[in-house]
Amino acid sequence: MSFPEIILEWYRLNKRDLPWRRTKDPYRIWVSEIILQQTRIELGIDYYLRFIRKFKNLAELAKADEEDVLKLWQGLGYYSRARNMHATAREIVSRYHGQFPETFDEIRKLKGIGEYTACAITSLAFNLPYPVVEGNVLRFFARYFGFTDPVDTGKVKKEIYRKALQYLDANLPGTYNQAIMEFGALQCRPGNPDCRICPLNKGCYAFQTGNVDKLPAKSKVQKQRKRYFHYLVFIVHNNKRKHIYLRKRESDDIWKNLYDFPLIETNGPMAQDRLMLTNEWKQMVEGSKFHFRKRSDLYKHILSHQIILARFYFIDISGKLKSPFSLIPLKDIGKYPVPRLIEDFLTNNISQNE
DNA sequence: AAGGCGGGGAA
DNA sequence: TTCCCAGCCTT
Repeated sequence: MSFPEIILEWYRLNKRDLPWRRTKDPYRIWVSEIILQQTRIELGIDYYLRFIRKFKNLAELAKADEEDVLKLWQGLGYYSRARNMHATAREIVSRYHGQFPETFDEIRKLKGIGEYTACAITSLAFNLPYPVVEGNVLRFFARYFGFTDPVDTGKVKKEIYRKALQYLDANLPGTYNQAIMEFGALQCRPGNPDCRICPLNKGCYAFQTGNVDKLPAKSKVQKQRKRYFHYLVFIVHNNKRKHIYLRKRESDDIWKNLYDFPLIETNGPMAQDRLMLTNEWKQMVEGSKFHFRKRSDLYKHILSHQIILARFYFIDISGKLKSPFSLIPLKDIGKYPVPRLIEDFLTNNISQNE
């Protein structure tokens, strides 16, 4: 049997029952592919089910507010995916009358859809012969065919794309693509794969040369940067209900278009007395009466490229803060999309029915 | 080509 | 701790 036949047979016996494998609806395929970018299947399943339950089709997504899309995305990370999906839904409504485009070139041009996702949608939804090349496929090809150069370069990715196209089963591109990704995820997994039971170990470069744990090679070493966040949690008591100030993060930074609190960021750790002497602090509370109540412990929030060291300052205030901040009833805070860090803080410190 | 963009789970 | 996940966009 040829290698694609072995993969297909392995897939028939070992595939998981995943919700997006039960549909040919390009909208649902698209949603699943975006959610799964840099995201584990097990984590993505619940988000996918909730997403298609709330936005049942492309038209519903297009007419939703971006904020509601982000709220559904909360906790999943890489929020540009949600922003781009929402924008793309509207683009498809206006440019394609709400009909999902069916050619590779049209799909590839859509915001948030790169080379991999365009291949995935065209093959899975429309059964067109485009090979998927993502993490699983790169790993499998690097090991099986012995691509020893780093796979996170354009050069090797192109070589593997060519190889993938060569072996693609043009009769069953959708099934074949699913199969090879599933094989990479389950059999040719990143750590400690069980090569003894692998149906392809005979022809596998890495297995035969004892390099399974060295492939695929990676070149990029991403380093983390430390950031120091001082969140000012202004509570307003002069109404019947407590209110709180939020800010929408609109700059090109982490968590774009999500909400957090008025923030002072410093280059290093800073004690409270020094913080209250900074210009940022003075401008923030200028013209209002405030009373510092307490300070939270240090929160260490780890992203793949940043380490956020955050502290929350509880401050009672009367009078108004200036415009970039919006005053909202504390009981409504759950409606706003917030980063995981803020979500964690809220569950620890704020009871929603105050 | 390189860097930014989240968060979680497994070893 | 380290790795890496059905990647994409901007510079």
